Amino acid sequence: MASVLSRRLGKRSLLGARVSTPSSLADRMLGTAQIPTLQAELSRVSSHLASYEGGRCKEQGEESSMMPSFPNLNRLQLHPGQRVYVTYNGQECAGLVEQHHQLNDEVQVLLLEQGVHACWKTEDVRLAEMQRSLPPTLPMDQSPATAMDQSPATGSVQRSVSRNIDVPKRKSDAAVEMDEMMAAMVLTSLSCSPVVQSPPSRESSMPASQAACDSWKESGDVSDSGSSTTSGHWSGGSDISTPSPPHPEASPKYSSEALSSPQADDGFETDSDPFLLDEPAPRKRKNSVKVMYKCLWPNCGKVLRSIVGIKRHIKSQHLGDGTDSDQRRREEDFYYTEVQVKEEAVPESATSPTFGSSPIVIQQALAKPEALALEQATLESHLPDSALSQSAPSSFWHIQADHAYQALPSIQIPVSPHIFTSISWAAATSTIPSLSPVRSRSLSFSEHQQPTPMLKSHLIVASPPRAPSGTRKVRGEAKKCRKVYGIEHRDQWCTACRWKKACQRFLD
DNA sequence: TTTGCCGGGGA
DNA sequence: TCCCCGGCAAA
Repeated sequence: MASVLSRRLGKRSLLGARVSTPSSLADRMLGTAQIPTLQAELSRVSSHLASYEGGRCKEQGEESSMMPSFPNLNRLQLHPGQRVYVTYNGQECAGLVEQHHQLNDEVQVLLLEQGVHACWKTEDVRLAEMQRSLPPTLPMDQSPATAMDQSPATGSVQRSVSRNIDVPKRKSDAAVEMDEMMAAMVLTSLSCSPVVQSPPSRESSMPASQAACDSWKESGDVSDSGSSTTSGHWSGGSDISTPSPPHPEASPKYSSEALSSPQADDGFETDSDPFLLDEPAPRKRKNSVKVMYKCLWPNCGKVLRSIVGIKRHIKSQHLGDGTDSDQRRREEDFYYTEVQVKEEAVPESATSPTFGSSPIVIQQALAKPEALALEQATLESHLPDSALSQSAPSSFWHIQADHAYQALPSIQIPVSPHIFTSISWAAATSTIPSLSPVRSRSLSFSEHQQPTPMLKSHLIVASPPRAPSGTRKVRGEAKKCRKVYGIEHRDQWCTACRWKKACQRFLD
């Protein structure tokens, strides 16, 4: 029952995440908020959103069934020279219609102030005339809005406001909002502190990133992704358009490349976020993946190609070389993260003319609401995770030393620092009490100094691995010797497995 | 039913 | 200390 419930809740929240998206979008649409009683019917919303993801046409079709006026508004024919408003760089800008492609539902607009030509989705373009004329003349238009705002009086007010100020404002499910705010807050706080990272040289990052597809908590390096994403993108420019000031609430989405690129320094190459972006990310693109190293220092976000480079950068820019060099040297490891960059992804969008507000991109991003939920999840889990991985190597060796069972230091083990740490984190979250002493040892490595208070607290939560007695350790997801080698090759099992003890080769 | 492994016990 | 295994709990 509980699981069902949680599942349901999860679903719900997911839906919620979606809800906010289109509703905010809807806010910005021409006809604005034509979605009737959004909140009332989540299921309906979900279907609506599903179709939204699929494409606008569908959405309209569906909408039209319940709100006949919507398509009409949406299909307004814009004439060249017509004055419209669009969101550019997060700001409402006036522009002139250059061309209206009704086929792809796009409007080419010349921004007067910026002198920029760009394309917007029709929905994202507001007619100048309409803006003025709508409030008085379109009661129809207001009703849905009021439905959303739940207050007729404020509804109309906000309606007009939202029409003029195009900041994607989400008003929808309160819970969702809270979720997102939470996520945003966490992210922001994260972004203000150097997020820890595991030694980049560990190549486990690769498998980990792949594993991210399966489950974030299982992959060692997801942590990296998490941290990098969070710190990088959110701090770098969480807002769709404004590159610099992090404005967590402004946008739950990030068009990462776009954002961070303006902020990039010389060394900056790309900033698409590998792991997180990979999965839930709005834009998942070509696969040529490149490993970069991103500075996690607050408000830095510099990305370099080489470890050496990033270390040098951190040392020189943030830590300052000098005294305590030994300590520094170690410290610098904590201030960068390994980032897998999908090439092409960045240039493509970054160079796009619509880069600024890039409505299209946003839509795509929004169309993947899981990203939000996932983000939150990853966030929560990754923080400590990354913190863990940071000290993974040392703890790892502890383990080796500790292990009475571990007769053969198998080849896989050296790879495991990441896996180990991350996984143990997962274990920690789910079954803290059941951690074995060995594991607890690995978790308790709080020798790292700087992680955010937040990280620390997470760590603390995670680390009390006490109470090894009592509950059983939850079975891990990892393959065990038995599975890997089969019962017929029992001699190849790790000693612990042979002795029916907790497997030490495939830690989980 | 299978699998992972705790707890206990024998050598 | 090494090794084995009964038996429990999760999958």
